[in-house]
Parts: sequence; structure tokens; C-alpha cells
Amino acid sequence: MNAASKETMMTSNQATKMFTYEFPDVDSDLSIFPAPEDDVLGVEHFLQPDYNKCFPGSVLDFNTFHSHKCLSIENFSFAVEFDQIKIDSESLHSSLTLEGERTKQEVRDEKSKGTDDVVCSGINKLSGTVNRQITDDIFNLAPGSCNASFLGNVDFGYPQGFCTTDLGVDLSFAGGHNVAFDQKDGKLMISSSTGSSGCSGSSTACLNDENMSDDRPVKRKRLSSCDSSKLNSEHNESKIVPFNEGNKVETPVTEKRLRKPPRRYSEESIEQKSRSNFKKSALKASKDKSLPSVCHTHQWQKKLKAAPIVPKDKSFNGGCIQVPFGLPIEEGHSTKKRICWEPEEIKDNRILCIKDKNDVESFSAESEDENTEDECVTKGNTTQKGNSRRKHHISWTLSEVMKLVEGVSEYGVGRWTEIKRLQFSSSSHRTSVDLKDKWRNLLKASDTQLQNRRKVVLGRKQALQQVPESVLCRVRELAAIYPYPRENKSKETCSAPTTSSFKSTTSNMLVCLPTVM
DNA sequence: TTTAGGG
DNA sequence: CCCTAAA
Repeated sequence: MNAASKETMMTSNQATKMFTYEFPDVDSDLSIFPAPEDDVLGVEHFLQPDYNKCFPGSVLDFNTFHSHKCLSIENFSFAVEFDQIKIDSESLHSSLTLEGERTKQEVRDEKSKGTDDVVCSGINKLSGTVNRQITDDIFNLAPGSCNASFLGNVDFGYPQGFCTTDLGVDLSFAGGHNVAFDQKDGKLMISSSTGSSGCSGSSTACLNDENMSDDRPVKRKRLSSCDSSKLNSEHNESKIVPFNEGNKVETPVTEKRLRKPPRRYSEESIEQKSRSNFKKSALKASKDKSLPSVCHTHQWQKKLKAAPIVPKDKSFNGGCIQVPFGLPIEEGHSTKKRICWEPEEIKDNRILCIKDKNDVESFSAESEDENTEDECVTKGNTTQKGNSRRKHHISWTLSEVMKLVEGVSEYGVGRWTEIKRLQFSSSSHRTSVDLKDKWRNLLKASDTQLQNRRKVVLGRKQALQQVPESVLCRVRELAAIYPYPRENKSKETCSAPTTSSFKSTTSNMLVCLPTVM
């Protein structure tokens, strides 16, 4: 419309000629040292005061660059959206057409530093580093210090394999100028929406400083999270965003919608949140800070597909860990509420096997110890403890039963939590509910045993008996002393816990039974 | 969160 | 062993 339109009258040849610079000697005397991908590049070295000393051959003197040709962005208020900038310096130097001493310097600098992942820097301190949000850096640019002229036509030309989704770049310049990164072409596009001064094509850009005022409010808008530009990688195109003066507050920066997390993950997250305070906090933290690792969405999506649920530690409570990259790690995982992927037959077979094992070897000796117990636990759980909705059947060993009976004798029926804490502290797979259930089953078993005895069906049935008779007798004794809730309410109640230990009473327990025989 | 009880 | 209601 005004000077802006005038400035765009220059032919593309002119523009190309004027602002194309090649670095013939960039690689000649400077070697490249590959840097780890996660290296974060500092930008302080860009601010070294002796730039001009080192490179007197100025290609672009920011101070003398003609503002009538290109926009002077001194005191330039702008909004910059850099989610993640990962620019390969190889391609950067090859097609970078920024004119400028500093640009050259920076490229050289990066070369000399041997970093592969470098810098998009046309302004004083506009740099992107790997996995780093530099919005703040950009925002903190002192307007006065940004004495630079900037002309577009920056070709970032990312190489093969370079992930375009790592370049979620949106530059919205106040005053109707917008800078966008064309991920398809790898071009930085600068355009004006205020008039006819739009750039021709994506390779040239002209910015006019007349529309710029020094007092333009700095508008910065964060994307909701850094992964927003990653999730829809296929359709994520940098757009030139119109920017109107009256529209400063709601700059329509490219909105990228978050991909909804997989349902399974959501469910698991909810589950984790409800089960562990630590997990809760971790999840919250991960949500709140919009963790940068989520930027690797495509990675963790892949992992999520293929990731098996990996057992994390030996304990049951430790549970499983499924770590999509950058997602909250479940720290403790309940063994409950798993989705059962295993056919029932397999489980039944395993249960039978365990029972057979017990038939053969268990209860023959009272000395069955924790090792056997743990071994049993391991057998029952390692294969699928991550997936099964139903907890694996872990046969109660004799030692466990004895501990349970002893606990009941000490603390009474119904105080399962205490029994668990004091008797089953080492076996994390037995919950208080398990103890309660087991006690209930023991009561049933003891009752059945009585009936069997009365029917005189001895021998083989006794062999099939899971719990030895002595233990069941003890259970009956305790049941008489500590009536199981509701079942034995009619029975007499004994308030004082028995102090006798299991072994001391096993010898005469049958005598203690009032109803037996 | 623990316990009781049904399934 | 799971699930849920109740305390």
C-alpha cells in the first residue's frame, strides 16, 4: 500500500541476488564435531562483543543495513513461537541467505563448536536448540539490543531424516508481518498481511518497517504445549498468520490440536492417579509443565503400540511400568484391575500345576519357608502380571497359612490390616483382603474337613486337602475364639486375644474343639 | 482406607 | 481373587 508495496516491487532476481550469500569456506577450515542430540546450545556466545573483530568482512552490517530495503527490526515487537527448533547446520549453512555478519559468524561459530543441531538466528539472539523451548529467550530479547535488519529467504533445508515436526515454528510479527516456517519447503516465510506487500513465493520476503512502531506491545503466545506441533505432524503446516492491529491480543497463532491420548493410556493414567500419591504428583507435574519430552510424540506413539508392559521390580506393588516416551511413569502399580489377555485355560492350567506341586511337596514339612513362597509368587506372576485383570492365583503356602492363623490368634479375626502388616510384611502380594478371603476359605475348609471326617471319607481326599488337618483344627479353634463376622455371631465372643502361639496349640488343638468328634 | 460379604 | 458397599 505504501512503502511496503514499494519495497516488494523489486524483482525476485534482485532479491535473490542481493540477499543470497554462500559460504564457500565454512567447512574448509573448521571441522565439525558432532554433538549429542540433547545438547543444549547456549546462545551466550552470540553476544560476544568482538564479533566484528573476528569477522571484519561484513556481509550484512546490521547497523547499516538499509531499512528501506528491508525491515529494520530494531525495537521490534514480535511474537515468536518456537516450539522446538532443530536445525541442521549442514543445511543451514548451505542455503542460508541471511545476509549478515552475525549470521555468518553464527554459522561459523556453530561449525567451530561442532554442533550439528544449530541455530536459526537472524536476529540478535534468535536461536533454537534441540529440545529446548526458547520462547523465553526470544521474549527476553531486549528490544533495544535487537538492532538488526532482517530479510527473509532463509532456507533451513533440513536434511533427509530431519524431523519436520521438530520445527514447530511460528513467528508472528506485530504490525502485520508474519514469519512462518514452511516445513514442506524448509523455508522461512515472511509475509505481511497489512497490504499488498506480500512476498512472492516462499523464498523471498520483505518486511517493511513502516508498519512497525517501537511501542508495539509484545505479544507472545504460548502454545498449549510443545507437543501441539508434534502430534499432527502430517498435517502440521506452518501458516502465515494474519495479524491485525486490533487483534493483538488474540493473535491467531497456529492452533494445533492435541491428539487425544490413547484410551488405554488415559485409563491407566486415571488408575495410577487414584492409586498412588507419588504417581499423582508425577502425573500432575507432567501435565502442568507440558513436558518437552512429549514432543517426541511420534516416538512414544510407536512405543506405545509396541511397548509391552514391563515388570519394573520384584514386588507386586511395584507393579509394571509402561513408559511411552515422555509420559508419566507409573511408580507403583496395583495388581488389580488389569486387562486379562490370557485365555482362561492357561490360567487354570497354571493353577492346577501349582496345586499339583503343592500336593506333592507342600505340607509335608512345616519348614516351608519364604523362599518357596517367593518362588511360588514368581512363578505365578512374572509372565503376565502386567496384563491380567485378575490377579494371578498364587497358592497359599503352608507358611502363609500358618502366619495367617498365627496372626489371627494374636490380633483376632477381622484385623486383617494389622495381620498383614505384622505377619505378611515381606509378602507384598497378600493384601488384607486376601487374608480375609483366605481366612474365610480356611473356615470353609475346616468345616468341610469335619464333614468329611464324619463321613469317614479319608485317604485320598485327605491327600487332596490343601491345608493340613492340624492347621484346619487350629482354624476351628480360632474360629471359636474369634467368631468370623456374621457367620459365627451366635457363638460366644472372646474379647481378649489369645496369646498362645500356633505351635503351642497345635498339639492339643483337637481337644480345644468343642464341637468336633 | 479398611472391612465384610457376594460373586 | 474380584468387586462393591458400608463404616
